[in-house]
Amino acid sequence: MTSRAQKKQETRERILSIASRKLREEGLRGLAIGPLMKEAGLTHGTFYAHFDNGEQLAAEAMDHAANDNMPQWIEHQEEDWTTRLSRLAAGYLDTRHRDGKGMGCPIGALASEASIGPEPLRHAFENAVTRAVSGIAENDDEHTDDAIALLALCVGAINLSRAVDDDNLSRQILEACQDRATRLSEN
Amino acid sequence: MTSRAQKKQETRERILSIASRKLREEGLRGLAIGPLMKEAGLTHGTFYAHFDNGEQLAAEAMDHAANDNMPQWIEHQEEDWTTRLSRLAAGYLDTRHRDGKGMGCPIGALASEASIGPEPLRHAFENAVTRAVSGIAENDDEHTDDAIALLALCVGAINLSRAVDDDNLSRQILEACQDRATRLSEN
DNA sequence: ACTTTCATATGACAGCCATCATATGAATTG
DNA sequence: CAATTCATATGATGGCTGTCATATGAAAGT
Repeated sequence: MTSRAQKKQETRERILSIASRKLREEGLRGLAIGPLMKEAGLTHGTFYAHFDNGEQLAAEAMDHAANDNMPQWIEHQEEDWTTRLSRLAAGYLDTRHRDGKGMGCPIGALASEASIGPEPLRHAFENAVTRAVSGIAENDDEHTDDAIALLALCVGAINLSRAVDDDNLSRQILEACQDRATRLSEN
Repeated sequence: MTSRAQKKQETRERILSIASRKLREEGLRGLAIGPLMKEAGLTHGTFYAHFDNGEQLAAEAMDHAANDNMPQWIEHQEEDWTTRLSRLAAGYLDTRHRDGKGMGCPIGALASEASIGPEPLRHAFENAVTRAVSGIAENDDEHTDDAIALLALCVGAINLSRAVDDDNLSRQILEACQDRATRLSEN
């Protein structure tokens, strides 16, 4: 690999890294090419040396965010199923995650924008959802529906907690949903 | 009331009605003033005879959507609490609601956009959330946290089901979450 | 050293958007 | 019927955006 090709690869990676943060922080509006490239220290026209267009960027930024963020949640641990549900909810429904949107879960960040976004983004989003579900359930069919419900509860809760200005209400949302995560599984 | 004032009032109402549908169908992007006014049969400049600016429109459209949509969910019925949870989830997590976004719940429609939207919209959204919670719980403090969790579960699930192209997965999401709604309440 | 390649820069274009100053013409008022 | 009000229309301004054609200059290859 020549150093020029390496440099281009690194630049592309830098763009994607910034894009994946902006996508999570500001939604699809955050992927405007001018400001994005400026933040990467490049001029806007250069964008098209790295990506076909803005839609492709959105899809790749979604993938990048999912790869960056998901492993931390779904790591395997020795624990029974309800403990796992509870542990996952506690990590996700936390004020650090609520406030660190740019480094957080992209499924939560794009919950309502995904379905109205361009097709490549929708595809990447669906991919992330299926990976999250099977990661939570650890590919156990008996746990799949519980995993789906946990994901839905967490995604709904983190968004409500972010949208609300009243900090007491915001914390109450996180805590109420965290408490109820274990109940999703029938004992 | 003169007929001119009446006509203006009606026009304003017509704009708001269209805006509240577009907001739910297309998110904040759907509130672009040109296309909106065209759909109302008016020219774009006329907008400013009715609203101060686009941000005010967003907030009023959110209110309009909430007033239009919420009463149907939270109506009082003779039923015990778990039955109520189950009934509400069944109505919300339905393919008709999934596919009828423009007439659906604005909290779901704007879940991830609300927190990055302009302040007046955020305020209207928070208002809708608190009204929804107390409407579900029927102002019973003992039920408030369950109501919050139900709302979060429903909002998360409807968004996941809308974002996913695979119809089987989409239905599985709705059904899994509907099944688990009653479990949110401790028995 | 000389040529070629190519990562990035420059600058232009067209489209869309929010906002506003001003115009028009019909309904209301006296 | 004349004067005025005002709901809506027109048209302009300026900013932001995506995309692309072209330029530049340094590294790579010979």
